[in-house]
Amino acid sequence: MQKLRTIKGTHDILPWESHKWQKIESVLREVFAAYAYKEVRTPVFEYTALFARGVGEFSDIVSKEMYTFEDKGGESLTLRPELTASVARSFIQHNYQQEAPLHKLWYLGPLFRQERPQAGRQRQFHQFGIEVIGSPHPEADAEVIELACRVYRALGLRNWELHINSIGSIEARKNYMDILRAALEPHKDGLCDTCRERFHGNILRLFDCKNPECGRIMKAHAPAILDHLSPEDTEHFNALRNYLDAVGIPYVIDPALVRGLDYYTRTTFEIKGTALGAQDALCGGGRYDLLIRDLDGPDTPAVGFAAGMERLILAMDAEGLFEQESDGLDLYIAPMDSRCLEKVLPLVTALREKGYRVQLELLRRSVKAMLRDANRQQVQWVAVVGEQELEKRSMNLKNLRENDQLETAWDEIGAVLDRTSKRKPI
RNA sequence: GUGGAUGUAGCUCAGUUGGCAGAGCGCUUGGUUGUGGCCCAAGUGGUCGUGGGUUCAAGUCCCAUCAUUCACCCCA
Repeated sequence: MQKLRTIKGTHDILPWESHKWQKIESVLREVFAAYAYKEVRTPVFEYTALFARGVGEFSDIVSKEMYTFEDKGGESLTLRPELTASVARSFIQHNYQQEAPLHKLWYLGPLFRQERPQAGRQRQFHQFGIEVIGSPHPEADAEVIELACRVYRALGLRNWELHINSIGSIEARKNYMDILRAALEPHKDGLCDTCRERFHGNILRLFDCKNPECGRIMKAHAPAILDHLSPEDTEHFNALRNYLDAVGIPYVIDPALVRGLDYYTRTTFEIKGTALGAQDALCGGGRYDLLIRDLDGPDTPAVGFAAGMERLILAMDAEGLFEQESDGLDLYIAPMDSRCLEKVLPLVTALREKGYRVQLELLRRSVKAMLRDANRQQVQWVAVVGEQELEKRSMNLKNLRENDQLETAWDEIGAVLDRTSKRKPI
């Protein structure tokens, strides 16, 4: 270690940026509460096997992006690269299904993946998300999607669009992959190298390729997965669409939206930020009816989404949605010297106890400097405290926003501050 | 893991054919013996990412290295 600095791909949330996180978090809590979701918090590290089994051993995340290490007992542990597996583990471990037939959960926390950083992608990043565990019905999918959209609307974000698709049940998907392979076989030579490699593995990934030639071939010759679903899958998808239509959520049906982690079944969806760079997925999710069973839990259907905090902040910054928020300080006490400070200290403490936000000068600066500082901090009221004020047990409360001043007895101060304060007693 | 771009003051950036390190903003102080903003003035602040090399002389040219960043891969 030469210079002390953050690890590649990690960032400090600086004191003058943290308000952005707090604003988003408070809106999230309100939205989740309105939809009756409960928060779940799980540890940031888990046994490696959880992710290997839950996410899929051959997925990129597990095979090359995890922070895995051995503890002193020789156990292989991993910093969580995603949260759905952890929530599923918690569900199984604590037998949630014994408590109630349906659980609606939300989470927010840091995740870790060892990738090359770029715009909208860090090695430590944060996701919030929800999981509805227990319902196989399309109304659960609809609620999850509608809730995701609600979050972005509630935050005032405009430049995004919802993409939905269905990749069907396991059987329908296997069937479709054979059909796709057969349809593309004659055009195989025109595909790029990676696509030719994937041809015999997960052929669905060919939809993701950004090579223009591959895109042309897929568009011309690949049959749509929606045409090859089982009748039950189709019914589920149509019901979802009806629900979305009923609540006025516009969406794009995107047959190429086949990605995601190994555990998805039927519904997949994504919310794309239309003003972002290459990393434009604000939110991704879908149904995962098999995950909990695959982790040796009870056969339990589930649907959810995960959304990136950092990308959301990028998108909101691009739309100028973070106003310069003041700290809402009620009063700035500017003592003329240390003796005056000592004498007003009990008053300051008493006001803070009642919940007023009071800034007290700690640098022994000049009156002019203190006033300047108070102005910079957008404090509502400021009081210079010298010998006169101590003798009369009153102070001139100067309203920095209205530019007037009124003499106030010490025990009247609260009443004046109440005109503008948003205090809550502590 | 692959490819491109960029590293100069706290921030955003100038810096000419190689010739004494700059601006704006910010911050501090002063212009008022106890009163902010606007204005004016002064001040603070840089091992020029790091290590080698070429040269009388390197922020500038060469090599290496580290970091940041954008894109690929993949994903939130």
